[in-house]
Amino acid sequence: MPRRQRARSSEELKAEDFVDSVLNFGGAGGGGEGEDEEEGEAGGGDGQPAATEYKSKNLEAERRRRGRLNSNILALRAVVPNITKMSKESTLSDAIDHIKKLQNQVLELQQQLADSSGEAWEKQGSASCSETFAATENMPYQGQVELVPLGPYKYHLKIFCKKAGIFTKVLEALCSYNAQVTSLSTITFYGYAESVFCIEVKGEQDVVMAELRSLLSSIVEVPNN
Amino acid sequence: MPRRQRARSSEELKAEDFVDSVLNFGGAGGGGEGEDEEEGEAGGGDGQPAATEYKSKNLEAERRRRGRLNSNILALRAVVPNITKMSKESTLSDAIDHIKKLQNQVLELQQQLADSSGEAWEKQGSASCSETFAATENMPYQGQVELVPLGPYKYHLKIFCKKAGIFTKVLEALCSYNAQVTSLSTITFYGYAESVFCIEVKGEQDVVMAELRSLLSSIVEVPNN
DNA sequence: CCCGACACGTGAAAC
DNA sequence: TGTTTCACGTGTCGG
Repeated sequence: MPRRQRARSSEELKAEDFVDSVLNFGGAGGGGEGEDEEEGEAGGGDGQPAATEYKSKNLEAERRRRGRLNSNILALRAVVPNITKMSKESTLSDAIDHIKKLQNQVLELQQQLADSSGEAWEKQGSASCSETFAATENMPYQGQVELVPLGPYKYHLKIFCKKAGIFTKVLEALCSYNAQVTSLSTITFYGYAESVFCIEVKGEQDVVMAELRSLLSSIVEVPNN
Repeated sequence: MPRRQRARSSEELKAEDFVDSVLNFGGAGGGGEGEDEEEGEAGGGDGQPAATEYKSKNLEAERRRRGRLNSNILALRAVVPNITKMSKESTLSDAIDHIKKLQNQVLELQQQLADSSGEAWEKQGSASCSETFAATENMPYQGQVELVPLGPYKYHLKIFCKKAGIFTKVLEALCSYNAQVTSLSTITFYGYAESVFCIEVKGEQDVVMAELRSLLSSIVEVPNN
């Protein structure tokens, strides 16, 4: 339960003058001054003799300042999503944590965006090996296999055909070569299917490129339509 | 923000007793400056008649609390890059601004990333309806659902999450709405999964948008990690 | 001179 | 009962 306001249920009304001075701040206290404060100067007179209504000039200003600060803390609490405790300290702490998280998140997002925007895998491959089947036939797209070396034992494989049934066969072929699929992208659209694999295959690059490409070509080559 | 938020009923303040205790508070000058107080207490039996060491139960506790709060404000000022003024209030204000800016930046980056991941299909839709879960958490991507109306009963649906296990649930949800999937694109990458559907759902567009989005949100929202 | 900012101790309320 | 948190008024310092 948030601390709403001080409910003055007690019957002790000592500083009505304060209230009055606050209500009509500015010192033009024309209102009825309660003139309470009959506490009798516990200090024994050595203190301020006229301490009864010696209101400091900053009273209202300080009150405003406090209000601004509190309002700011409230606003800060508003923008922070996860508030552990309705407290000033926890609010500040959570705000700090949130700012740090947000900064890290921004950094990560920028990094990922750069990676995604770069799509550096195309430029990474030193050589590209692609092959198109039946490119001369009347059908616009019959089958397509693209194999791109990315690095040590890493390849990018793109399969494009008109039927998704070859997907299992492609997987089996990759399995027969002990290929590890680290990433997979599949797109189907009105009967066309395109799959892009990131695979890791141990073995000589030239041999793998030739054999795997041949095998996949034979798979995609089969008439599916 | 209104300066005075409420009309306090009354205030009581016993200034007489604490003012003297303030005057001769016992050393431990933490924040105070030079503050030489020659109250003559060196003579031992001072003339302070009223409770020279007026017992304050939580004097040190309050002091520590202030210290913690101040330290927190200091830390908050540390993480905020641009500080306009060396003041508590401005510190909080700048922190709020910074948080808002960071949140907007995160949102923008996520949007850019989504755009980068997707293609121009987003621009096809007349209206876009997207939603991000736990955008304020530290994990860069928690769950994302985007539903874009493409035409009569046609929508583009993008699901992004960290685990592919929700795929079946999404399919079931779509089936429960008699959605016809005309196109599907799925991408997995190191635990992240993104699926883009072209679906056809009969029904009022607004209702479908709201309900389906809510349902998919509830599916993607579940913690998978 | 005053005004803004801050720390201080304290009473009271909330936990 | 205890502790912690809060708002309050005031003194003081610096511009």
